[in-house]
Amino acid sequence: MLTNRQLQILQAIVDDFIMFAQPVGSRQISKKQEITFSPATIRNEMADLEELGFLEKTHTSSGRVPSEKGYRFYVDHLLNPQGINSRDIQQIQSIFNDRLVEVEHIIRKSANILSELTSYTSILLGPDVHRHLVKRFSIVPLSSDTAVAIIVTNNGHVENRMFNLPPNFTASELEKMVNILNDRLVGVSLEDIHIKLEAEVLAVLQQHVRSADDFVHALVTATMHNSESKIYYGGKTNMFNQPEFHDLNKVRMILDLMETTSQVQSLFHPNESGIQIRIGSENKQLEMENCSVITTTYSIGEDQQGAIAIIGPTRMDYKRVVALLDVMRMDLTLAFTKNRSD
Amino acid sequence: MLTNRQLQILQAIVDDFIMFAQPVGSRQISKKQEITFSPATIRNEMADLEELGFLEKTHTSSGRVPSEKGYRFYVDHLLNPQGINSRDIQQIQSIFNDRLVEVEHIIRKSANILSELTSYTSILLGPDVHRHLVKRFSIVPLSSDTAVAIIVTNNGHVENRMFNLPPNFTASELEKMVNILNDRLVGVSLEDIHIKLEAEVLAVLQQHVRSADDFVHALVTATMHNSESKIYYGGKTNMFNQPEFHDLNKVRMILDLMETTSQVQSLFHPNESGIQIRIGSENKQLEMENCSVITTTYSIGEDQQGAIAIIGPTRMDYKRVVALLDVMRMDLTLAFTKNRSD
DNA sequence: GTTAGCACTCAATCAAGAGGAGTGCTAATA
DNA sequence: TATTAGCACTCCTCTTGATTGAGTGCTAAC
Repeated sequence: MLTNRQLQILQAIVDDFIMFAQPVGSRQISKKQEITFSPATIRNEMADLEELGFLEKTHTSSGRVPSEKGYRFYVDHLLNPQGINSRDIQQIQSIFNDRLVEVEHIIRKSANILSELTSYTSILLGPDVHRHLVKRFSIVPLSSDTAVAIIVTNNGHVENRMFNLPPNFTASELEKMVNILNDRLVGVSLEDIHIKLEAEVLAVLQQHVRSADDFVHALVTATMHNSESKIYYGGKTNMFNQPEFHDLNKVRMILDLMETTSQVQSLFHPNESGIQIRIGSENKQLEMENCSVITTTYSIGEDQQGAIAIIGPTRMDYKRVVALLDVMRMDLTLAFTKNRSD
Repeated sequence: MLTNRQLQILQAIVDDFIMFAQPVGSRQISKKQEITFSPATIRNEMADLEELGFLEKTHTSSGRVPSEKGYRFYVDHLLNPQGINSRDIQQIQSIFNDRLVEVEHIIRKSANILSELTSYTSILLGPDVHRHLVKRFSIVPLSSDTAVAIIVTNNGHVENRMFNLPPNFTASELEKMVNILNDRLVGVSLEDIHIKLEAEVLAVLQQHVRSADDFVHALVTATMHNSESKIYYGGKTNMFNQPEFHDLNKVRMILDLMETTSQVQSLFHPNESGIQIRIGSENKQLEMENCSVITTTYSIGEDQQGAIAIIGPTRMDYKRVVALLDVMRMDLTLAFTKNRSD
């Protein structure tokens, strides 16, 4: 168990390092207002804290730097939540100023503002389309041999896909098909659509229209392929500002990771609630060993969920980011649930 | 006018520098097979070429480097077109292997393969949605007070937008509205829709339904906002490989530029035909002073157009990129025009 | 007209030395 | 006994100067 003085010193060191990105020396700490003891005392305590694994040295005679364990302790025990100033709040509120209800628009704007306010990179996951339910199914013929299939979900999301019509397909055949599909698919979730299609609908369709399997196949691949939640980025190049990323290779690895949907998805932990913080190697991705990722989720309507992530160096301003994310998740949840009566 | 020998030497220098990214010395050149004269002779010629502005020195006793004027001369006069090898052709063909007709999918894949084959960054512009014509207009109510408006175009593109319904809006009112809109809007191009809406449709709608102006307004902003062609990227971080971009600031400026739609759009010159090459400061963007941009266009259907850009250092392998783009534009044009009978 | 030879320039690399920030330890102090 | 002043020591960083090597320009010979 750490003494009070050790806590104070650890906090001062982490705070200082977060601010200036330079190894922190005993003299530097002793000059702070809240610190009343001499550099020598501080050096003794620092040696102890290092032995306990909370601090590290970059070389024998350098100042101290927080270790991952140090950051972890800091966020777990020393992170007294802090309000954010009214200018920031105002800026967040500005997202909702124009009365547009368009989900996509709001999320995009949120991503930008979050990256601006934090000066880190933000990633927002849109609603999880998987679980939307089919509201209406329709087909619009474009020419004699092509048409567009359109699925509207209960949340107003629209999926569409072009496909080829069999030769000489008549308008009445088309109508029949649309009717069958609406009868069977309305109320089914997008993630279940392909099951339903293959298990039930295919057989029925085959009795009434030609080349039903081609069509069903096209529809199945369309809905299966396109079912991940959309990803929005803000401040992709913000990390260039951080001194720890003055190394081209690191930046490149992270930027490449962000181009890979599956990698980005795995940054999130949708099942945990509240705000999660992963520090350095606590992230599964090797590319992220110098980064911390702070994530949280927000609600869209009754049963949908989106997620937010902020990516920064391990020397991230945890206090501020956590506070901002907290405001953001609340505001987004509020905005997306009030005007909706599905 | 340059002598034959000067041409030969200029070409050798540019080729060598493109390959090795190092200032080229007279000895280096003299060792090439096609060069038969001594280093001293080459030095004399190089001094002349420098005086003419085709070459530059990085310092008094360094080898020579092509100037922008040198590159320009090279691409204009020394770029004997070169075939590309069959492995490359095969890889390009692989884009069209799966029989998917989905335009978006093909373009996305093309962007990736182009960046792989060139090891530069590729940008592809999708079809210009502006000029699509409305094929069908429909509205799907989601709840008592929200609905989705959907526009399908003659090319199978789908635009959609959520909007609020006035209280107690009846199904018959909705039907009437959809009918009016279909009567008036089918055949109108997306870029003209807002004119038509405000000039004609609004008045008619006002006679039949409540709060028509709200609705029309929502529709106008929706179609005006969303009307740029979609942009696809390949190999965004490829430039990290180039020694001239080992400078964080340069990379950052270019990456930032690529996040700004308007900036990206202005890289293209859709009115010129064939293949355009902009070298260094020939680009209007300040961020691009170390880059060359090679662009071309391809056709989608009868009247649609897409565009391709490759961004690399001024020391770009012009020969190869030009050859690849030529194949690409032809293949894309072919793929997008054969199976379509709009 | 071409080329060999030579003096010259300049970037890049390396070693040595000075300066400075910071530590750990010891002895003095409260 | 806990704290602190003092001092020797470590190691990074910056500067300086010397060395090396690639490459040039010029001149004189071929």
